[in-house]
Amino acid sequence: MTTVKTNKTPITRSTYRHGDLKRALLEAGIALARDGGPDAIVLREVTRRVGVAPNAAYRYYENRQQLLEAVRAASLSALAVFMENELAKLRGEKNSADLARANLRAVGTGYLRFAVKETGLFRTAFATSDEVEGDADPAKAGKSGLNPFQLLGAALDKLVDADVLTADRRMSAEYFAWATVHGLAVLAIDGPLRNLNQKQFDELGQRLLDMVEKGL
Amino acid sequence: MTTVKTNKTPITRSTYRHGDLKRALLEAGIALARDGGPDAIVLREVTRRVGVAPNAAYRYYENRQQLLEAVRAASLSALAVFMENELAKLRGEKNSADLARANLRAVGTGYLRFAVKETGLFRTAFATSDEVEGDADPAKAGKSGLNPFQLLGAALDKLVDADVLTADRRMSAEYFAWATVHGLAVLAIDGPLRNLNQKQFDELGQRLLDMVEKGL
DNA sequence: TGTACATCAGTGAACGCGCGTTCACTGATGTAC
DNA sequence: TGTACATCAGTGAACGCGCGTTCACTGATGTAC
Repeated sequence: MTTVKTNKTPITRSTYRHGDLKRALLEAGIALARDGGPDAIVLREVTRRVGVAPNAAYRYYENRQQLLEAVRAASLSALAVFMENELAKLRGEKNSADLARANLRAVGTGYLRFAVKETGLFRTAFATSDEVEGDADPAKAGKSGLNPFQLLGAALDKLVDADVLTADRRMSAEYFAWATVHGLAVLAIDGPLRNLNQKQFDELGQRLLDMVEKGL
Repeated sequence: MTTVKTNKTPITRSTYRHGDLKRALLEAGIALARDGGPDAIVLREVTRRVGVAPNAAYRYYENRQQLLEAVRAASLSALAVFMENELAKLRGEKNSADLARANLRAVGTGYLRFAVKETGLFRTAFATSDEVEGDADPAKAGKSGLNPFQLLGAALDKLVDADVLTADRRMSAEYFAWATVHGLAVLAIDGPLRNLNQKQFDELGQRLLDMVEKGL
């Protein structure tokens, strides 16, 4: 969107070499995904936006799938950043139990915010079913170096440290918390909750997070 | 799948007229959706399976989209039936509060079962974002005449009648319960929970339903 | 400082694919007489 | 009971589309001498 002209008049280069085509292709892919989700990442459209021949992409990505994976990694990273931003807001000096709880809540809030504000990227991030749990790929991580799943894990670890969560419940807590928040996100995007306004959505989100806290 | 041959040798008719082409097209569409989700509903493949020219479908459906809607309605109906099946199992003579709780749990269990056993139809049911809340279309309903959302609503109404749920919490309870269960379903289908076995999944599902019960 | 040349980033043209959809049609069927 | 005929279910051929991908290439660039 940012540096991109219309379809009719693609970007014109003054130089024969592009300079940073790989990054430009990735960014065009991200822009497309942002607007239309994973299916909108169309090789020919990506190259069109960058102002390059369709087959030029093949010097940097083996095929469409590989570009899609790169965009997906970027989407996960963006999600991690949303979470980190919420975490960064926590600066009140609370006791460790409250802080740990606030941590988990921040992670969940970041997740929901991302789903609503970056719907296309959210859908892209969960388009393919790749293991992200133990994935150390920095392309999927935020500024902290942790990916979204790891950020959730870290928040839960803090709950255990603060004796809010027992160790034996810790195991399934990951999926437990995730499922709850993910469901709200998905229903809000294109399910029966799509007509909720921001305020209603936030309220419902916070109540759900309350429930998770108690449910753990 | 049932009455369908391979791609190479499509069904041959003895009669010129098919007899019940509209239904046959719908059923082929359902079979495709069952295996591959909404995107697998391809007009040409549907007609191929039925053994009819590609354009023959246009006598019964205006276009591909309309056939897809029909398959989606059938998917919702199938989901309703899964829920009803779980409800039908409830035959213990309990007090009204316990019964109401069991009702809600049955609806949730049916939802999860459907998502796991009929993944393609589940994805089709939620592919387009059509209001189903107040939809009286019988094609989307189960044997009871209620669609999935209405079955959930009825279960919640019973909780209110049995004084388990207060009237003011009733309003958002619908989305609350739905979001939770939907999240688990989606993550189990193609998210990080896709490797869970049936037993683990059931356990997690029941714990989530516990949480919903308490959370309400 | 100037020239020859190897490198390799991006090109141009073409491919086969399967799709949804439209057109004018054919010919089996059931009905009216 | 038999024939003429209107109906309309299904046909056959074709369309334009945009896609991902492959091929042999060109020509700007930076480097070695």
